[in-house]
Amino acid sequence: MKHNVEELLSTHGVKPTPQRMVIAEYLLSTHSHPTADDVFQAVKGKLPVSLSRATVYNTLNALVAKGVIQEVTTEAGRVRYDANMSDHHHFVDIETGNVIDIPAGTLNQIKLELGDQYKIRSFHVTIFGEVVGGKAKE
Amino acid sequence: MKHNVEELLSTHGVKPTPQRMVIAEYLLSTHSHPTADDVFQAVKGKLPVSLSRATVYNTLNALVAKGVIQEVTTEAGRVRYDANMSDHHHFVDIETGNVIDIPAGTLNQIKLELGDQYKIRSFHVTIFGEVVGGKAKE
DNA sequence: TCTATGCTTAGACTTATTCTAAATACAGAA
DNA sequence: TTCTGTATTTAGAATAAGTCTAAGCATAGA
Repeated sequence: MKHNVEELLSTHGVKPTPQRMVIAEYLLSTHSHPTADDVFQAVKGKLPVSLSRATVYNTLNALVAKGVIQEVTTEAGRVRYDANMSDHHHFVDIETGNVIDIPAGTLNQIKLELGDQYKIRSFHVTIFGEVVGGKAKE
Repeated sequence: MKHNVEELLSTHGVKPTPQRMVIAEYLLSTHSHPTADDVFQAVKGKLPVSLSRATVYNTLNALVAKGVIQEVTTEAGRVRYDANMSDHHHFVDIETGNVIDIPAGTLNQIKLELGDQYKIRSFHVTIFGEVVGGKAKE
């Protein structure tokens, strides 16, 4: 399906400029959990004008702040971005480093109980392992 | 209890130099999940000689590689260190940023089943929320 | 004591990200 | 349509975290 990126941005309070559109389009088109530089490289040729890294960072930060995308951290110190905002967790292939989305419902049982002292707002499971046999779709 | 840091390092194949000892001692003494710079600041006065940041990074990397400590990521892009190597997860206080260890046994049910395609090596749960009432011991 | 190896140091370097100042785009008022 | 203010984008400078380098030390074993 084709995403209506312009509307997606507008409804989240982000003015849809050409730069923001191509960045958001790219993020929606991939499951590869790109870094900021990956985004810059993928997108820089797609505009009639030159694209500044500052714009990429500004846009990514704005999209995160408005809840259009989220940050994902799998390796220490590297920030990746994910336009999949459904309830899900991440599986990291320890051989390739690929990051695969795991729908929350797929994890049989996750019940977190910590007593009254802790009010849980959200949680995230990062799973490390290997993908066996036929390549898991990325 | 007093840790025998020298022995801890030796048994993990890390030669216990004075620099490595004070760094490991500091990590074992705190539950604050310090960053590399936190470690540098905390430790730099404790030696008769000056301490280089390079030594702090070298030491932290060596301790991680040898399994004496582990890296923890809670905020995107920040690496923290944790000398608690028991099976546990992390609770991030979204108001203060404090990171609290949660023993694995405390989380009632965590059963991850992903089918044959994924071989799970390990997993980690990061919980975000607020600590209510009496301060949780840090 | 000599020597080889490994450790530490200061500072240079790299990489990721943010900041700055100037130019541009554009919506709404006149 | 023109004016004007605000937001956006740009290039490059600045900052921050971490790594690399070359030289000097420390030390274990011959």
